[in-house]
Amino acid sequence: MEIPEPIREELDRMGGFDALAGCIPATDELEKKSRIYHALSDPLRLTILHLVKDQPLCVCVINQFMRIADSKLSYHLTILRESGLVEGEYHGNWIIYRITDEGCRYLNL
Amino acid sequence: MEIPEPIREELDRMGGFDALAGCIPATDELEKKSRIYHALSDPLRLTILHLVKDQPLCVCVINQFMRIADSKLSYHLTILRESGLVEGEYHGNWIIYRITDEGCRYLNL
DNA sequence: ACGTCATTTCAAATTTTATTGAAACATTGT
DNA sequence: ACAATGTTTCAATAAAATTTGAAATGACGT
Repeated sequence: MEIPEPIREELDRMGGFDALAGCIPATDELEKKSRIYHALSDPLRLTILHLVKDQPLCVCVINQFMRIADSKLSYHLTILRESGLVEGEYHGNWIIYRITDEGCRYLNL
Repeated sequence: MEIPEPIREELDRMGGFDALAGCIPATDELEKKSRIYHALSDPLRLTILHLVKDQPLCVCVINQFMRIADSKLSYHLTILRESGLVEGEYHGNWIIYRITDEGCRYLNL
C-alpha cells in the first residue's frame, strides 16, 4: 500500500501512523457518545427535547403537541431518558419530563 | 385532558401552550440536524472523524487503522460525506478525506 | 377493593440501516 | 489500448430501529 507524498509528510509531522491511535477516544467513550447521538438522530426526539427545553412538561402536554400514538411517544421518551438527555419524575398521576444538563449541552450546538 | 397545576403555571409563564410552537425549529432544520446526528451515532464513524481531525488522510491509511472491509469503510465514509462532516477529493489515484468546519464544530462537543 | 386516568410495556409487523463479497469505476503508468 | 492500484457501487442478506394496537402498570380518589 502506497501513500501519497503530501499525506505522508503531514502524517509524519503529526507524529506518524502510530500517533494516530492517540487521538481516538476510548471505546466506551465512543459508545456512550454514539448512543447519545443516536438519541438525537430523530426529528421527533429533537422536537421533544426542544419542547422541554424551557420548562418541564407532562407527557400529555407533549403529546397534545406531537399528536402521535401514546406508545410511540413513550418509546421515544424512553430513548431520550436512557441516553440521559431528559429525566422523568412521577408527580401524582403524571410523569413530568425535564431536560438534563447534558441534554441542554447537546441542544445548544 | 388535565394538566398538573405547577406545570400549567410554568407553561403560562413561558407564554402558554401556543408559545411552545415558537421554540421548535423548522422541519427542514430538524431533519438536517438529525441526519448529522445519525452520521455521528456510530463508533466506527466517530473513529473516522477523529482520525481525520488533525490531518487529511487517504482511504487506505484510514483503513489500515480501522481494519474493516473496503466496501464497509466506503459505506461509512459516504454517510459522513453526505451529512457534510467530511469531504473527499481525488488526488491522483487516491481520495483524500478531510474534516469540514461543520465536522469540527460537532466533534468538539 | 374498585374504577379511572396517565403512562408504559409487550409482541408482531414494518421500515431502516449495516454488512458482505463481487463487480464496476477512476486514475495513473506502460 | 492495457494493466494495476485505490476506491466505490451494487445486490443480497443480516441486524437494528421504529411503528402499531392491545394489555399492563402505577398513582389517585371513592
